[in-house]
Amino acid sequence: MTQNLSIGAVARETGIRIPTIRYYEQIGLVPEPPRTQGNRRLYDRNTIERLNFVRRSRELGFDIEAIRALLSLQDQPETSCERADTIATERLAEVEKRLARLSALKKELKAMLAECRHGRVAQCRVIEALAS
Amino acid sequence: MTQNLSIGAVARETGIRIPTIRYYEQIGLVPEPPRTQGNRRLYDRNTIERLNFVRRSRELGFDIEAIRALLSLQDQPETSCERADTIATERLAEVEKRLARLSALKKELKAMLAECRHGRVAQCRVIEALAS
DNA sequence: GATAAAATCTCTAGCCGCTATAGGAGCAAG
DNA sequence: CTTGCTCCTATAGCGGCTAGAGATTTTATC
Repeated sequence: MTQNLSIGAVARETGIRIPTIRYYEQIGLVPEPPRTQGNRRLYDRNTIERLNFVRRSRELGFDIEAIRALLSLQDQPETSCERADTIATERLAEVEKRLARLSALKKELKAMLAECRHGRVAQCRVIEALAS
Repeated sequence: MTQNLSIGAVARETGIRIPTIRYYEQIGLVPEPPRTQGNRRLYDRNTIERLNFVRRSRELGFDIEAIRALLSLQDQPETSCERADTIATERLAEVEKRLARLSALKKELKAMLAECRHGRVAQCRVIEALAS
């Protein structure tokens, strides 16, 4: 179970950069691993899975505090998963908000660009739209 | 033309916070305004319009460097607007990329949540999806 | 004119989630 | 034994602000 991987091996396996792994340790997302005599970190499977959990959560855009909460839920498997549901639902709401905002932006940018006649700046609709 | 507004008045009119206005001055997006005898900034219409330009550009998600470029184009009305077009087109591409990413996220979050049976964490699909 | 309150000033530090750099030490292969 | 790779700590920087401290100036009220 304790495969004793170096931080570099963990980085390759999880897709998380070495300094980021150390950063996650520093902020307490993952535990401080034991060290070799030469002071190098030695990771076991548990920490790698934890790091993968963090990576996937980050990919879904959860912020560190949310991930901290999700991890602590994972550590208490007998509690209700209501809290996890709430966190994910909140994230979904954020994503939907940003989606709405971004598609409005897209529309505006497209409109701006569609009107550009590629002449001089003086008549440029892009600049004009921003200045208006 | 020189209406001599205080920074507070400018903030109210442009919707940009006072520290942000000073920040924009510091990074050279807007010129250093003249001061009163008591060292307070005095703004004219030109700077207000420039600030509005900045605000609208930020709302569309242009970063400061892009805005710097757009402003300098605006200052040279006789040049070609090709560069402005390019900047806006690049921004549009970014927006479309993020839109795609966000809708993928939305899908994943929804799928995760749809499977949640609201039981204990041990069986929670949300946690499981992140851990898998 | 005194004084209280509001607005503004400068300067510095903090936010998030990393990333980069410097300067060193450990370790495996030739 | 040396070369070159990995790893260590510590600190600073990114973008785009925001918050706070502590001083000064202006405005409003008496």
